[in-house]
Amino acid sequence: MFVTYSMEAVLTRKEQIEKTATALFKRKGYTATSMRDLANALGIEAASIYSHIRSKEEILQRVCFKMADEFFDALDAAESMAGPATVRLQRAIAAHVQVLTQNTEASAVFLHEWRHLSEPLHSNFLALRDKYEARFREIIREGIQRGEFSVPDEKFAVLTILSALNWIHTWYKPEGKMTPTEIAENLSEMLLNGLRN
Amino acid sequence: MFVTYSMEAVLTRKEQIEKTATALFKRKGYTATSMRDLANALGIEAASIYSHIRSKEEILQRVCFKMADEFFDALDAAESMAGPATVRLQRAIAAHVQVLTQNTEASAVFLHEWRHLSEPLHSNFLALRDKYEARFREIIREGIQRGEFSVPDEKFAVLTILSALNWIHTWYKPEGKMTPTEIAENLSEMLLNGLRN
DNA sequence: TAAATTTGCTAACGAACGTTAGGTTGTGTA
DNA sequence: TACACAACCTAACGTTCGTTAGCAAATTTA
Repeated sequence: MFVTYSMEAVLTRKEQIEKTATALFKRKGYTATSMRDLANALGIEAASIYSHIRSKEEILQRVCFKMADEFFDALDAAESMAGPATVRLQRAIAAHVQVLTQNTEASAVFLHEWRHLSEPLHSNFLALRDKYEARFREIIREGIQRGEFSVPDEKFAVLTILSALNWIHTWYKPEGKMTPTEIAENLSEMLLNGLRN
Repeated sequence: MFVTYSMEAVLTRKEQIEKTATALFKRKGYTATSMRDLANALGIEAASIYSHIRSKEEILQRVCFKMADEFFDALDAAESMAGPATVRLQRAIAAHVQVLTQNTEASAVFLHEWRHLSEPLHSNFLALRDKYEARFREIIREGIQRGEFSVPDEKFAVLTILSALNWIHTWYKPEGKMTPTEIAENLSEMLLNGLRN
């Protein structure tokens, strides 16, 4: 059914639609992207999209929850090895950065467009996000207990760390001078040891 | 014309509209907020709003550029005194946090909704933002030259610092346990000296 | 008291929106 | 060769959108 001789991954039509939609959602936002915009980017009519998806929100839902899965999977892998909190935090940061840089468009949707999900998806999503942040809080808490870290409030620390990381998708380009690994290392260095010489 | 016995600032009708709109823009986004939503929040009809403003975009424009002014004014005041880069960065961070916490709703609009401005406002806004970031880059550059800071890339450092700060508007509440000053101090401490004990 | 201004209303406009119904075409499978 | 199905079409639906026109009432100013 699918025959290709290029190196590119073979996408089903539905995946193509999702990918194109994700790019538009990042550039213009979910609400400001019309189905006619999406159709135009795909080179077809708006009505034709409904042969492949049920609704506009279905696209948003799939992108948001797929990315949530990716962040959790990466974090699971990062936390699979034991070690001091400092190292675990470095690994968690590196995992987060890897997912962010691997797909900046889906990341942007994941970070900013989820709020247009209707209930109960909206609540489900927020619950997942909180679970994810809790994993980071747990690392920070352990680091404080073991005397590795010195922060006034672990929730505050986690929000600051994640917000420092979550800006990457706005400027990262694969052809840039820093690789995702280098970005993660620099961020870990800044967040753990600070700017100070 | 305006007589009031309360402590609240007296707002013109236009300012009331802007304030209400700003709250909605933060909660639902500019595009997802209709003029009828705004009218409903004000207790009037949508058409009545046009006695006070020219268009929906005028509101967005005013909020975005007013906040830009506030950020620049605060940074001007913070940089009016000389000193080592470390201290100047601390002051600049404190100024930025003050503006963010003083008006979290307008800050959210400033940070996220500006992209819905049409040309040439869109370009003007981006130019202002870049000018603002350049002021921070200058501080970092000096800090590196004087040996106060040790970072691989000043642009990278500034983006990381600002993105760490710009998340505040999502969780800050005036009745919370940290004052804006304490938040600024904790953030300066984290960014300058890191998490490490 | 008269004039000007502010603030709001109802009714309606044309455009854009997400989506559905029903039909056509081409392609891989039985 | 017949059939199923994926992919896309045209046409249209009911709704919502930002905005305008024209008017009425209240309030402030002269």
